Amino acid sequence: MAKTRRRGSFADRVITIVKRIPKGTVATYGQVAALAGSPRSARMVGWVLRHAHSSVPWQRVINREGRISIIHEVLTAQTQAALLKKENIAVAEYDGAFWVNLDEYIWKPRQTSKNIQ
DNA sequence: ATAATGACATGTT
DNA sequence: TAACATGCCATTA
Repeated sequence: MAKTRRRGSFADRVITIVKRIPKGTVATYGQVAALAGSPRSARMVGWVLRHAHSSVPWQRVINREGRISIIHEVLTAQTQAALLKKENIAVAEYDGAFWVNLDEYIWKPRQTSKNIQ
């Protein structure tokens, strides 16, 4: 079971980073991947979160379009949307999917005055 | 060992 | 909040 987890691996770093995402903000898979040291490994972030322990605030991680990309029978996108709303994050439904305004809620790990991008 | 798949990102068209 | 191709890397068949 837990054999996929290796100490000090990319997966463990992802977990650590996701736990650092402040309540009321969201982060993208690519952002987490970059902080974990592999900017192009966003897919691994998704894989790790799917298998992550329930104490990890996985609901704060969404894709770069601001859309909830979860496909899961129990933990649906609708479930995630409800969790985000509880954190005072606005979630809109459009075209059968749930969307978050990234410009508004994106997590900025560095609080410098520089503009990102 | 090879190929296909996946809770994605980025660049090109 | 376009559509498609390519990169990334662990898991599965």
